[in-house]
Amino acid sequence: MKMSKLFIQTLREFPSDAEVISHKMLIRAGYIRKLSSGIYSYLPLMRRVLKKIETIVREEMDAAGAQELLMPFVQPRELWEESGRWEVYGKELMRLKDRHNHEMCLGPTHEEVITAVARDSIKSYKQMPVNLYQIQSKFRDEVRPRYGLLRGREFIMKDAYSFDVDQAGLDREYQNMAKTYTKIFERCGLETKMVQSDSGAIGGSVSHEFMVITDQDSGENDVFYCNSCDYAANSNHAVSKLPEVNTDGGFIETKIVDTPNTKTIEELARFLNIQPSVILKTLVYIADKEPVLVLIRADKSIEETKLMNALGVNEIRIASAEEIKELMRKHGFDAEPGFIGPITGVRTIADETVRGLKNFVAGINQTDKHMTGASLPEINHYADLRLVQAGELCPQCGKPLPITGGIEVGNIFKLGTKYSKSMNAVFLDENSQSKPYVMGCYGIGISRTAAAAVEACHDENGIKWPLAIAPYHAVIVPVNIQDAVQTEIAEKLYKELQDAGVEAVLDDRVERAGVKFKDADLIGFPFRITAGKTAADGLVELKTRSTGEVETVTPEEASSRIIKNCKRQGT
RNA sequence: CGGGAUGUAGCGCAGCUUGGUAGCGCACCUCGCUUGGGACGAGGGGGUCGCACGUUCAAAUCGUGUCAUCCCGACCA
Repeated sequence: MKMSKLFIQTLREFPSDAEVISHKMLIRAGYIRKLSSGIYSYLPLMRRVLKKIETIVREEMDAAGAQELLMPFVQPRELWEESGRWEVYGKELMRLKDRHNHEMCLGPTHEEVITAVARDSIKSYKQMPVNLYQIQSKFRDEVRPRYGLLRGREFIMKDAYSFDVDQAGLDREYQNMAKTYTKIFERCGLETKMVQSDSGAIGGSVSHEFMVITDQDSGENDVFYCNSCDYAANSNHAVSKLPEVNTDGGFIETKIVDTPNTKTIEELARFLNIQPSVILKTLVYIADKEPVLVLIRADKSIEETKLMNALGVNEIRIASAEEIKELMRKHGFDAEPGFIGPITGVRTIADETVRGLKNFVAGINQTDKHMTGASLPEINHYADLRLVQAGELCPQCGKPLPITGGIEVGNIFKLGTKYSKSMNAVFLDENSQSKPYVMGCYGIGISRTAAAAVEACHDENGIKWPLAIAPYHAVIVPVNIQDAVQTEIAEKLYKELQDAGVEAVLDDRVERAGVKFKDADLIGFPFRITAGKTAADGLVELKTRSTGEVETVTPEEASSRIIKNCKRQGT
């Protein structure tokens, strides 16, 4: 490709409305263009990057035995009612009506459709196992799209669905996919961790996410992973061992004390001169519209995903001050938030940390009062509800757990029979028994992977694409277009590289060297060959973008080095 | 959904307080000059100032409404 013909416009400045680095870089370097909030055009360079990733995904999925298909993007309401998700999915599901007033939605994921497809085709155990995948645009009407391609509303995803006759089959395919995903991201040149995670709205039991590791503030998720063993988990699923702390308040007698204006744990602890670890914190949540008391040791916090799972509800939120007062009135109390304690007759769940409390401090549902030397009421429901924090200890080996940022680029779920049961998708086994398929689903965010790569690979001058997913492998820069020797060397190299299968760009623009160099860095070509001053001596300059290394070599040496590198990538 | 901010040329911005022919830098076109890290000079093209209504002789500017975009929050007793 000649640079003069390439459909691209680089910008001299970063866009003012972009926040994260991948968003800024991709816009400035001419890869994407925003059309609407969370909706982007992929310009030719970006399309090439996406295709590279898609190709790697297809090759590895096919090698793993999966088959590609393509399902509809617009789906009818009825299908989503079968699975029960028309109600459950919420506002992220983009709903619309066709001209006959028939309700439809844009596919945010395809469990329903694939289950319907399978239901029509897979009648016998002999047709399984089978794994079907597609690469397609998805639409999720995010509450707040942000971070460019990292959290867009429309995005490209590879989604795969497996069908097995039993759990053992699913377990095998799950392992197969875990291995395949590891290989895919490795080939993309990305360092990822497979972490335990919550299964969220998709449903099912076991799930893992593949995270590109970043520094904590640039990732979308917090990830804990142990440096000493193989433990790794998303913060919404992480567990830990707690360092020893005092959980005995040491109060000799049980009594009610005045604690004026101690609405927060911090104020209360300071007022009573005690540690938060001897206070029982009582939170009021509204879980699927019902109030629930949630108890936890006051130096710890609730992980709401865990709470939601433990309660078996779809939606939770912290109760408003009004709702709390209302609840108090209903049970004959008059207390402000900040002085709430256990109440009999209200659904109550306690975090495991509560078990260890002795002679502690708790609210008694009376404003400006607390009880010291309290002991535990009877609690029927204990669960792990705690948000793991940095500095807590690895649950497997006891070493301190560091926290880091992570960008989720892939996930794998064991769905089990959730969808096959609800949608009555069954087959006959060898005993002529009718059984629901045992399903798994496996996603990779194609466009997000590209953005994550930029997050992980860049410097202040621009993008440093991994060779395997770069839009082009190399750029050749004749410094002075009017210098016959330089252009001749450049064009010869250009042809040579192309003939060898290297994707090269010849920067034939009538521009000064500085412009070409700046653009080359910004766009992120892995290799740059410069035919400049030394061209008269038969030498060119080879620059490797990832390392910044610059060498003066013969043109033959430069091209053979690049060809060798590209061959190694198998591209 | 709550709070904050911003909408003026493809991008980045000024002008608005105090209403009077819409500007600057980059990008784009032409010519000259220059050619190793975003040169320079000269000349040019491009905007119903987000949209609607209102006030006024006159609105980018004032008022009301609306839409869009971005940021923060929706985290705890």
